[in-house]
Amino acid sequence: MKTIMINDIESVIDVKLMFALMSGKVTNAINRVLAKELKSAKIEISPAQVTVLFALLSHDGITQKTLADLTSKDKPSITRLLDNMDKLKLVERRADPTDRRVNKVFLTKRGRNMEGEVRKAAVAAMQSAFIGMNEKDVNNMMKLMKLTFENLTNAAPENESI
Amino acid sequence: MKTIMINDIESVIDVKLMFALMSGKVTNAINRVLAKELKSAKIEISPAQVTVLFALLSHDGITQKTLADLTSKDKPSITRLLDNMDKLKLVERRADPTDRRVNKVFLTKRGRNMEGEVRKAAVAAMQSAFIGMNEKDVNNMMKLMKLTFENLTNAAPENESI
DNA sequence: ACTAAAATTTTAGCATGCTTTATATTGCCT
DNA sequence: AGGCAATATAAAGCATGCTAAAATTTTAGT
Repeated sequence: MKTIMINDIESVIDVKLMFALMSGKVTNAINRVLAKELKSAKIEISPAQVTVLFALLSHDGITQKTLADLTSKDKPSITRLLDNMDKLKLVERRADPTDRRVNKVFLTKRGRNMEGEVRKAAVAAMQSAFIGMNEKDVNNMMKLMKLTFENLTNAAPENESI
Repeated sequence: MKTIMINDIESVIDVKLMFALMSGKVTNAINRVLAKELKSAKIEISPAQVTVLFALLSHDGITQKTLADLTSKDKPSITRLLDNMDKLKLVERRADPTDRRVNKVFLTKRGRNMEGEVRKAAVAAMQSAFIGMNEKDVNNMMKLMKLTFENLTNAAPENESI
């Protein structure tokens, strides 16, 4: 049996690159597992749409631009995500009466009611993710990831967070 | 000025979900910054292709299946990535004489020669990423990310790593 | 040796992340 | 007021990650 250690790749690259590659692998793994979990629970929502759902749960009625900043996605992605979520009757766009350029985005009742089952599926998907770590490890990793994100976005001023 | 703290979202969700969302944000940020860095250095290669390049630098001649496992991508993505990298003359596929189902993938000289400048661009892209952390923090985060990845992939046996 | 199952790659089709460009609206500046 | 830059959204087009299904080849079981 061929046995190639994933670590073999790392011999060629330094920690900064290693982290960049690993971050992508973790994200892809999460998306795969979450998509599978949602599908098997018959919940019609994609991982990308889940990020929008959770942003709106705490910020209902924000503009698409603000939603893009909050989720760290670009505006065209938000436009299409909302198109798809609109078709699924999860969100609706309402024109801002004071500024006609702007759409305000609201969850529908159906969207809001989805929170519980989506959260359950997501927690199930991540159930095994932290095996072998204690709570302090997980919180520490979260804190460092957040700092990494802020460092990367602050270094690119045109994509500033709000 | 409107000021919305990114942390506001977190009030609604638990650490598992928070991590899933944050991982996606970090990965997107890395891809954005890296793509920009490569473009400004006039290096014609995408972030996804960089992962293939580094895998092949340490494992030249592996099959597409092995490459998919190493990079944690699926086989159709590898097929298309290699199509594009072939057009750019970065890789070539050679038929395996002992198993005609299989392609072995090799870097071209041009691909191999790209290592230095790609590595430089990637390090530049990640330059600011770890500001405010010491080496121990970074190594610790890497170790935890690796463990997270392994936990997630081992939980889904059909996507096993090799 | 034959047939069925498994493995490898490809193709087709969808959603998403990106850039660039277009459109509409607002706000500023004189 | 007029004109111009800035802002918000959308549209078009490319690359990539996914699933499902097809095509080819190999392996296994009898």
